[in-house]
Amino acid sequence: MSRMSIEERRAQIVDAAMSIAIREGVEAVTVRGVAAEAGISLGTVHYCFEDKDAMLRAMGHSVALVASDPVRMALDPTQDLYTIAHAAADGLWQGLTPRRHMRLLTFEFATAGSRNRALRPVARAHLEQTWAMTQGILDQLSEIAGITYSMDTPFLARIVAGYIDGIEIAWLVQQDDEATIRSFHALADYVLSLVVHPDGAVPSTEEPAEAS
Amino acid sequence: MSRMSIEERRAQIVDAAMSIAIREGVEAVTVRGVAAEAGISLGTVHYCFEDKDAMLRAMGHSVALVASDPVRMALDPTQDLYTIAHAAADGLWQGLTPRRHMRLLTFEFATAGSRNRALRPVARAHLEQTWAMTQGILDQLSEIAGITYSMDTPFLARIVAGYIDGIEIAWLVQQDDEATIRSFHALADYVLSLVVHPDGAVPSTEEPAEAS
DNA sequence: GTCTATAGTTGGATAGAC
DNA sequence: GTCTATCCAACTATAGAC
Repeated sequence: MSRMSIEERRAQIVDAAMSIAIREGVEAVTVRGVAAEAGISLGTVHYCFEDKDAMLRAMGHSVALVASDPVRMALDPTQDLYTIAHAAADGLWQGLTPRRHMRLLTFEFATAGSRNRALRPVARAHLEQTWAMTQGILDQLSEIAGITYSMDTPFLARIVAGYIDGIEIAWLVQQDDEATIRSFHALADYVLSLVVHPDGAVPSTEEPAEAS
Repeated sequence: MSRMSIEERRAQIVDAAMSIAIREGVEAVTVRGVAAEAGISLGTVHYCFEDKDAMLRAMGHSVALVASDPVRMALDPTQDLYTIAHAAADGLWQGLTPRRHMRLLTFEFATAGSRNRALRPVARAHLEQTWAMTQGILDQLSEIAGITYSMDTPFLARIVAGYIDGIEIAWLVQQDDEATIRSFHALADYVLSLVVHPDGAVPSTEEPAEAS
C-alpha cells in the first residue's frame, strides 16, 4: 500500500493494537489481528516491531492513564475544603464509567507485567504516572485550601492511588455503582482526616455530617 | 492408567491446573498442559470437564484466597487497640510474600472475569470471600477491644479489602517492600481513626506517634 | 474411564518477490 | 517498505479403540 516512514507506521500499528486491547483485552492482541485492524499485512507489522512483546510494550506506553479532568474541575478555590473533597469524589466516579476499558487495560498490564519481564516496565510506568498525577491533584488541593497533610505527599499520593485502585477493581468485577460512589466519598473523608491546618485556622463548616 | 471416580479425577485435574496457574499465570493454563502436569491423557481431561472454561471455573473456585492466619494471630486480647491494629498490619505484610502467586492469580481472575462472562462468577466469589473474611476480622477486633466503627462493618470491610488490594497490586508491580509495609501501617491508622469508643472509654495510650 | 490418533484452528515468525 | 506465501508450534475438541 502507501509508503510510510517507520515512525508513522508504528504509530498506526499501536493505535490498532490499542483498539483491540480496549475492546477485547491485552491477551486478545495478536500480531495477525493488529495487522488486520490496521489494514496492513502481517509482514509489515513484523517489519516495524522486532516481535510481539515489543509491539505490546509500545502499546502499553501509549495508554492514556488518566482522565483527571473531572477531578481537577472539582478543585474550585471558591469552595471550602469539605465541598471540594467530595466534589472530587464525584469527579472520580464520573470519570470512571467512560474509562472502564482503559482501567481494565492498566490492571491487565499490572498482572501481565508481574509475569512477563518484558512488560514489567510498562506496568511500573503506569503506577508511577498515576502516583504523579495523584500527587499533582493533592498538591493543588493543598495550595488552594492552604493546608498540608500529615504524611509526605508522595506517600499520600501512593496511598490514595491504591485506595482508588481497590475501589475500581471491585467496580469492574461487581458493578455496584452505589457502593462505588460511597467508597469514593469515604476516600474523600479519609483525605480530609489527614489534613493539617497550619495556623489556628478554623476547620469550621467542614464535615457537617458523616458520609452515609 | 488407574481408575478413579470422576470426582477424584476432577480434583486431581484442578490441582494440576492450579500448579500451572500459580507458576505461570491463568493464561498459561491449557488443557494439554494440565493433562501433562497431572500425568494423564488429553482425552481424560475432556472427559471430566465439558470444556476449558469449565475447567478454569473449577480451578478459580478452588483458589485459597486468604492466609488470614498472620492477621488473626495479631488479634491478641491482652494488647491495646493500637498495638493490635499495627500487629495486624505486620501480619498483612508477613502473609503477603508467601502468597504472592495466589494474589496475582486473584487479580488475573478479576480482569479475566471482567472480559469473560464465564469467569465472572469466579471473580465475584473471590471478592465476596475476601470481604467476608475482612469483616470477620474487623468484627473480632471490635469484640475483643469493645469498640465499634463509624461505618457499618460490611462497608468498612469492603473499603479495607480494597485498600489492601491497592497496596498489594502496587507491590506486585513495583516490589517496594518498605513502602508496602508503611502502607499497611497507614491502613491500621486509618481503621483506628474510624473506631468509636462506646462509653467514655479513654483512648489513652493509643497512637503514641504517627506512622513514620 | 482412559487411552491414542487426528481433525481443525490460530498465531508468531521468516523468506523472498515487488 | 510492503506484500504474499509458507513454516512450524501449540491449542481445543472429537472419534474410536481398549
